[in-house]
Amino acid sequence: MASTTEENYLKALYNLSNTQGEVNISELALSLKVSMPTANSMVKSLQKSDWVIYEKYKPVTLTPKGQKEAALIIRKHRLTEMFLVKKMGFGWEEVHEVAEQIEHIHAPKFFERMDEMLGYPTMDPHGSPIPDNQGRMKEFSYTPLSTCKPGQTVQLTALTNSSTEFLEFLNSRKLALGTELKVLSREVYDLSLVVSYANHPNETLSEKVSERLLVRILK
Amino acid sequence: MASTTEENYLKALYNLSNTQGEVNISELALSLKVSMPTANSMVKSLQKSDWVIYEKYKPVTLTPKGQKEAALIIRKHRLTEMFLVKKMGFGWEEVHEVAEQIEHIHAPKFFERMDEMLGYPTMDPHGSPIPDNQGRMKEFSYTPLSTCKPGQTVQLTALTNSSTEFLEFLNSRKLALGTELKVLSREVYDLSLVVSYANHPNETLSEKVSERLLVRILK
DNA sequence: ATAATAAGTTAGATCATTCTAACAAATTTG
DNA sequence: CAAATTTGTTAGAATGATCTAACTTATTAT
Ligand SMILES: [Mn+2]
Ligand SMILES: [Mn+2]
Ligand SMILES: [Mn+2]
Ligand SMILES: [Mn+2]
Repeated sequence: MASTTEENYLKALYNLSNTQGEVNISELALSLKVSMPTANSMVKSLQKSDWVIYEKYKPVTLTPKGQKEAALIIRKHRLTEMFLVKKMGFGWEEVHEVAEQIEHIHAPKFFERMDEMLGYPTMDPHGSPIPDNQGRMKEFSYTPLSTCKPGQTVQLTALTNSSTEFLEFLNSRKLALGTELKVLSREVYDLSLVVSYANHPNETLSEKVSERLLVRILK
Repeated sequence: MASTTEENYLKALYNLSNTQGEVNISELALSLKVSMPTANSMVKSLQKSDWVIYEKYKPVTLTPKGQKEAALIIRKHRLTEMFLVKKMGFGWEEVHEVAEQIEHIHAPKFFERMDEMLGYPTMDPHGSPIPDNQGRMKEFSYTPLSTCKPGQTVQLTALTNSSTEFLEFLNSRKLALGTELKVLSREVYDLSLVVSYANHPNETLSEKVSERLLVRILK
């Protein structure tokens, strides 16, 4: 059974995997805030347990076993976040750190009950998909708001960043998942967007913000 | 901040403390299923952080700081058990192992919300008191059923053992906290008790069982 | 009060996880 | 392409948590 540390490595590898499923040691080390030798030695030990494929000086790849394990931890993380928001009254900006801990609890029934109580959700509070209990994750192709054109109407469906600071910024502007926005104009100089929604007829969103907002185009 | 391992030692020390607040190394080692040298070295390190008072060849004593820390972990454990039973549909025989893990989660709000949602309970599902958020625990003096006399009517209020096997035994006999029992007779040979309650007009309980059942005497 | 037994300690080792310093390979750049 | 830079590896050490074997102190029984 993977230790908490190993589970965090598997999750990082899953999230960092590119289209070829490859992750460089330096990215891994950066993402987990450990030194490169630490990441390097951990990767070697993950290989011994068949979680990853690895050759010296080559990028790391999760094995199917490693992918499934990672997806199931992410499942626990996202179910937990949803449970905290929907059943325990947490704000979406308060759940990540707790979920980071609870994802390591070994208690299948605990997460099955969350899933049932939530009515088998497919998304977490930040719009990220929840893998099923076999570790299969639906891929969604949402559009970053930053690429939308003036005149389009879109619905906010997910985020590419879920840091507390960003979520608190969205709270302050009353932007939530499901909010319908109309793109009014784009500023050529800094690529900021002017949008309108609900009681906000005229909000300016910087490029940094708009590229982190994923939307579904309504018209 | 105490590690998970340290927290488990503090909890064990709290639960093993005798009237003088003393615990022998051998008891501690037995209770945590570690070797005596392991317990010995851990006690030395707990002392360095001021959780315990310890001198070579003397029993260990928790400091006030250590007592409070232990009680607050026990609080998290018992709130969790109550939450699992009352809010998530777990049986009282299924919660201990999960709580053993969740008690180590660092997230004050998570436990505060449990407490609120449960209406500030004072007992866990096995009748043990839940320490308050300052780490103060109410002491209760319940009577073991084994010391009750024929003719007495009592109410089951707590257990001195909460192992899954014992709880499943109680389930099989439909014995739950709150059940009112009448003591019919005591067998002198093996000290078993014959009792009646609800739809069970004639149940025999061994001494091993009756000494683990704590009751409040009704008349 | 010895001798036997139980309890407790020390020494030395292992395993997991992490680090820094030094070195080597691979990639990028002029 | 050769030099500079970045990326990755090895070596060696530290810390926390655990163990067994050997020894010491304390308690119990004769
Ligand atoms: Mn998260
Ligand atoms: Mn985590
Ligand atoms: Mn318990
Ligand atoms: Mn525990």
